[in-house]
Amino acid sequence: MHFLAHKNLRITSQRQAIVDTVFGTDKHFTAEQLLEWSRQRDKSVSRATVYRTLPLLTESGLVREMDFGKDYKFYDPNYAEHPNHNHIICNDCEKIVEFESDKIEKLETEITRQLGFSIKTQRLQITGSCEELKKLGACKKKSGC
Amino acid sequence: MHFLAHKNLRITSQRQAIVDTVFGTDKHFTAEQLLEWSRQRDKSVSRATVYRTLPLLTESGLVREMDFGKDYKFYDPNYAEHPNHNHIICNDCEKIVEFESDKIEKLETEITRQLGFSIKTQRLQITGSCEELKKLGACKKKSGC
DNA sequence: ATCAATGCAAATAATTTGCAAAAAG
DNA sequence: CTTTTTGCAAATTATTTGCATTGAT
Repeated sequence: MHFLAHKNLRITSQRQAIVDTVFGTDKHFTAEQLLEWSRQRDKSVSRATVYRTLPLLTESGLVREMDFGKDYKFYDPNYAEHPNHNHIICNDCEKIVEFESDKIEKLETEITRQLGFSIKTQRLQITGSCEELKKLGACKKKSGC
Repeated sequence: MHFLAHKNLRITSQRQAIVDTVFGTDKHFTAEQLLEWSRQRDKSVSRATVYRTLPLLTESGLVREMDFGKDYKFYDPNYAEHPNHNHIICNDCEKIVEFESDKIEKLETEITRQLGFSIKTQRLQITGSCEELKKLGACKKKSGC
């Protein structure tokens, strides 16, 4: 069943274009990028609708909102399949690498329980230098994701 | 030596009030709270000076900027002594508990190296339910920090 | 005296919102 | 037809910035 129908929401062409865009990429994206990409599918998508649709996706757990300290947010379409994955971000080129670790997960769960909490979500972000930055002192390309 | 002098910056009364405030608390705070508290020491502190001083403190590693997904940032004055500590935040009352884990740190370093990076900073945030929320289904007090 | 630092108020920029028009069901 | 959703443009809000003045050295 369509996740919009599941929430008793109408399947409009704009929402469909946005959802298709999200499911059609494995890159992290910003609201602005999502607008641009969605408009390639449907010119009528507006910025407001993108901003109104994004919370629907995050509430449903299909997309994860992420904050890397920039003044805009990033969204991770790879969340539903890997809800506990972590991120390493290069300080210079901003390349993002994902990884998962059962060992870290277990430690998190254990420590959280010891402190009287039960765990709902976790986010681990590591920043550092990618190989290029380490070797050359700077990265050539400023990649997004 | 005063950390401001170390950066060849002038020690003004406003900066002094802000720095004293930061070193006088162990609570997480927002820019707005820092303004309010600093003004209790020196009425002449302005919002602009708070916003201009905060980066000086974070650059020096005395304070850590944190993002808990709100639309304003939090700052952690407890950073210099515990640069790798992590946070658990209650989903309801927003109570924040800090913890450290050598084991997690080691795993992070190892995995990061395997991926070709060298680690600079890490931040681990866990959200979940505190004991009160688990038992009562809701927390009485909405605490900040 | 010199130049950095201040407060104020205006600017910025991502995100949100009110509303009349358009589209889904 | 009724109700939701849309685009637009205006509003919001944390943070930043220009500038004339003040204060540290």
